[in-house]
Amino acid sequence: MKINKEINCTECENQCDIFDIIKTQNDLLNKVKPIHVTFKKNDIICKQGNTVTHGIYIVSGTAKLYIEGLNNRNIILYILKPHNYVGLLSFFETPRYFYSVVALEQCKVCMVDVQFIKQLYRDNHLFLCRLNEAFGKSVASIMQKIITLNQKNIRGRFADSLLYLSQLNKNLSFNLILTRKELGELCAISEENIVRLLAEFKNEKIIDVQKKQITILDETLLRKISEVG
Amino acid sequence: MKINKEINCTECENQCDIFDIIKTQNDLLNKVKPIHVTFKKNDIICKQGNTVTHGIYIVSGTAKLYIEGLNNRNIILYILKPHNYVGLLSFFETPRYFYSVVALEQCKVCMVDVQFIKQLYRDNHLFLCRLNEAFGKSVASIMQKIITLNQKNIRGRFADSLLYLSQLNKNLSFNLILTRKELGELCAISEENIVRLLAEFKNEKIIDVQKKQITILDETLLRKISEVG
DNA sequence: CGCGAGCTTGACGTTGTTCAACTAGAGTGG
DNA sequence: CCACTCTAGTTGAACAACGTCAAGCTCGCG
Repeated sequence: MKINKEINCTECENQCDIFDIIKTQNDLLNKVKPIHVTFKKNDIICKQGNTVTHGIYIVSGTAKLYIEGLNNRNIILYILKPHNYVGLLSFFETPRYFYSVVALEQCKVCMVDVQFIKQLYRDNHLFLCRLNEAFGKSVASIMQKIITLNQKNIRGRFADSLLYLSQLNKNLSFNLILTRKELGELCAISEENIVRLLAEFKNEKIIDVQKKQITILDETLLRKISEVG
Repeated sequence: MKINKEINCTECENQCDIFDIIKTQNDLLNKVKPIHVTFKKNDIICKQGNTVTHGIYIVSGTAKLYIEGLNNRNIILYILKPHNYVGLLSFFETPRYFYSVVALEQCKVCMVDVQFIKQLYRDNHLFLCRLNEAFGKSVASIMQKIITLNQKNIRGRFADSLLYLSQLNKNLSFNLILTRKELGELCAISEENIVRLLAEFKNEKIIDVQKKQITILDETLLRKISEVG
């Protein structure tokens, strides 16, 4: 369920780093040919194992990036919001995605042919620097994730994810787009225990939960729980 | 406990990718100024949190690359052998190491000033490609590690590590440089359970264990255990 | 109105960690 | 040459943490 549309970068509602770099060069501007594609909730934006054909940039909406594990159990690595690159980790010579991305709500993404991206990072130092910077951050956060998932107990992991979501929404109160099951996949906890933890933290007045609306009441305590693990 | 020595690439016993790239350009060859440094067993080659000052390449010996977790519990991500870059994951604008590297046996490494490396990837497309390729592989293997550590039981994780070590040594029989504790850090298992698993697998005739010498007797079964998780 | 997905709760069992005690071997100094 | 100590390895028992199973609930949507 997609709607494709060719677009002109100069008219784009959400101009990205790439435009920022190529805007002064007419030859590049003419070569980009980006496409805007709209995905509905639960649509697959890219699938683990498929070849990387485009650089993908989130223009609007929210998506989950996850790796498919054993027995249909997934691990969500990040929630993607506008200004995030999807293809980032796979730009570099790895021909296939090693993760999947699925829309959590209606998403508009911008797709640029990977050959163009490659030419850009071949020729353009600034682009390369930006990409590398983002890449480095990604890897650092994955490393952190390994520690978190492995060495913290469920309360610590759960606290981590709440803080992550709060930071993502830039607000202590936020609407949880994820289902309980998906929230579980974000912190590697079973769905049932997520439910129990939500109730537990609510009881302890650390958070408030009204259906999908979550409010962090005691951020300090939450950080402490996350650290102690 | 280090011995530093300036070296000339053309005389190096273990010429690396970088030399491969710069050997035809005299201006670069004159600018490299690599240093060979020898580390003894248990010496710290680089420390999590320190700023990245050099590109580091393993010339001889073996080292462990690990992230320092909570309560002094570490997770070993890779065992490094000659031809591996140490600094790889931190080249890209991340100013600090987010992992540590420690020698498992006497190690000789080649250190090149990070400014030279940066200049090289700024100017040299081939170098960039090689680096990115290696980078991509690293990330893919870390992703795999997340799945493994999170979704496999200890028998599966243990089998994984045995296969990894066998592949690393290019032999079904190999001398385990790691202590039981370190082997535990490689697959996120407690030292005690490592001991039990070694005995268990030996009993089941999957492997043979003589002190530090480990021999895989039934590779097929080991792979099955690793897959089933 | 009924169905199904998402959510909730309690009981139960497994897995793997932790603790404590013990052994073997290597290195040290009197 | 023998006590010593220190590290690495080993073993058993107890326990805690989580996941799993089963059952029931709720709410939105066709």
